[in-house]
Amino acid sequence: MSMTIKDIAKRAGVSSQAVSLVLNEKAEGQISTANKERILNIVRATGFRRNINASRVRRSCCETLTLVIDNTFPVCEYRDFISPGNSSFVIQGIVEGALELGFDVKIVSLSTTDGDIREKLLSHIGEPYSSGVIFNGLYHNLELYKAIEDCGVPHITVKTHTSSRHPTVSPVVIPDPVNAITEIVRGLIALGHKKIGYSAHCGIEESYIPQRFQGYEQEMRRAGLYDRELLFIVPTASAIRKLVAAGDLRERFSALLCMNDKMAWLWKEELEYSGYSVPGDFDIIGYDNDPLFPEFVSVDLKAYECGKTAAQNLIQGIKEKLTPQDALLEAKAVRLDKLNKDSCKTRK
Amino acid sequence: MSMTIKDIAKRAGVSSQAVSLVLNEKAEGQISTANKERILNIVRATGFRRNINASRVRRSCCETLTLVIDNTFPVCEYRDFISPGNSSFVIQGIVEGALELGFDVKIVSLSTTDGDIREKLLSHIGEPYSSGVIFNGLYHNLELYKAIEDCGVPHITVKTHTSSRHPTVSPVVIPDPVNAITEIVRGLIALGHKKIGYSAHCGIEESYIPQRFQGYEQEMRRAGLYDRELLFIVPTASAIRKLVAAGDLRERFSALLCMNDKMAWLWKEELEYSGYSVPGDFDIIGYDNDPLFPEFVSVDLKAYECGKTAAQNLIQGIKEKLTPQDALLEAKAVRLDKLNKDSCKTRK
DNA sequence: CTGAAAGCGCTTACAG
DNA sequence: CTGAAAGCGCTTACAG
Repeated sequence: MSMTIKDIAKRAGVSSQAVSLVLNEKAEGQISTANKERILNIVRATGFRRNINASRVRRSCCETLTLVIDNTFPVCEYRDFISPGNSSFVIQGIVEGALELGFDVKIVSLSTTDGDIREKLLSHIGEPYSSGVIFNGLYHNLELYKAIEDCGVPHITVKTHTSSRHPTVSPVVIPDPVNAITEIVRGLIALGHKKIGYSAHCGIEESYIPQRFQGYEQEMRRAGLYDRELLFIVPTASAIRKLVAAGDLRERFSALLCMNDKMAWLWKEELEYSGYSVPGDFDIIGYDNDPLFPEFVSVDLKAYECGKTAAQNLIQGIKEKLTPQDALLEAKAVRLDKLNKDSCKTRK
Repeated sequence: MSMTIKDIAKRAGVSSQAVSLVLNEKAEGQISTANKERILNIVRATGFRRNINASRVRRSCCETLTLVIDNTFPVCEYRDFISPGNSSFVIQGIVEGALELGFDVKIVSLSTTDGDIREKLLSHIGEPYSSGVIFNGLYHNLELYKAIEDCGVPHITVKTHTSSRHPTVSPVVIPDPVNAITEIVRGLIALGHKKIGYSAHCGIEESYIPQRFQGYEQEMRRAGLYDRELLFIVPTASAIRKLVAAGDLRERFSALLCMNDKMAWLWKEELEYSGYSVPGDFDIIGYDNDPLFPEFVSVDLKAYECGKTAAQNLIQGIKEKLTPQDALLEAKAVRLDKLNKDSCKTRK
């Protein structure tokens, strides 16, 4: 029913081996240019695609990654600040990175901590079912993570941030936001800001996300501007509301780095509701470069690139039979041109 | 390197054909029980898994679905009400439905409307690359959808809601929330509520999501309680705030059906901030059964089941060489026991 | 009930 | 530069 390389060969008047060589770009010095052209023309005209499964069987490989999607929902005490945001870009990067290297990406999802599912998953891991595993997430289902690690199957994890509440895993691909945040803080200081606040959903000590804070703290200390009074712990949207309602905010800060864009948005809404202008009275800085909130100076975590790098490093590891390499990808400050001169001028 | 059925056969002292028959559960009346047991024991002991690619090549099939993930981000004027919610459950259902029938699920993602990507995607669709396509979403990238439809590849779409702003596609799997909403409205009426409001992010005429409103309107009309004054159009969180700040809410409604759980949450927050109690003064009803907001009476859209049914119907269509069947899955009212007697009593 | 043979579509030495 | 042969791991008639 489906076409095969034999059909192509017949039409081109060559052997099927010639077609195979041409399709695999191994024709160099083996097939005459005339034959090669003829074959390629027929392939193009018919839209022929070789049977990839047969090719993989013959080459004794499976060229397939398994993407483990963790549905285990974390307890979300900070649900006001969650956004679907750019989470799908990691997957996109993984898929495109794999595709470029001839690998497919299969999905396995994990909802329960069900023993059956663990079994089912493990049975789909390792050759000839899959050559390696990508974990996308923090990773919540640690028991399963360990089980796969113990299998000895090559694997890699992609995260968009470290978390002090989740274990450090390796190999891992993760963005490094420190330089981006440093750049933003320097920009604010250069504009004359002195009271640059930091807003997070929980205390920095127990924070999920210590990385985001690092660049801020370093740079503020360097400038002699660091002050614990500048930390605003807001576990919920209504905590922001209470702070704003309490008044005297203009004495407390003129710029504010937020844990993410969604939090920046809630601050902005609240401040504007109370009659402040943003920007104007305050510079509100986001984090994540969330497509839903494109109005803020923010930090792009390179989710797509992280996914792509993870796929590439994993595949390289599979090919060289080595542990895949870790990668730290530099995050990027975005929309720095929106830093506002007015928001600290009003205070002079 | 990897084990094959020949290795198993050798150990069991039988031919490789016998192993194949046993593994495919076609041993009935062909292999002696003794041999079958011996083979199965060795398979279990070694954890052997047959090479699925080889099996598929021999059987001339590919048993692989392609899941198209649409990253095309819609313009989100209603971003205050977006939640990552239960979006991943559809994928989980697809994967598990496919797995049970021996199919794998590959991912292809689509970020751009890039011509190259269209080409790349199309080249990965259709035997021998994939037997069918599942679209998950509304579907935003219509041009691509059409291209795949034109290919003649079997396909199916899963949505968790209809949308008057997006075209109707077929075949499709989609939940039907009308009965669930009817049940909730009846429950509220039975408790004595008369002013049952409906809150949406835009007017019902132009609504994205007409289905959610249907059951409400029908049942309210039936009870002679329908009134346009009971419709609250709140495009943003701050619109809710203004309504609550305007006061007199207890005269306007005693229960409120919201477009989704996130919106219910914002109403609750706002009402409580203004000194009302929820429940108590108001019954606030959600929609989506969003795991982030488990406190509301809500409508479970059966996302997992929708995904699973889509995979099953698509695979059935592939096997029978027919267009996959549409499916309408009944959504379910959840936590009805939380409907509150007090919220309308206070008004008597 | 069992084994030997043919074949799925492809790739890779190897002889001409 | 080209073709015939062997083989990846599996499945499926077919003869005993």
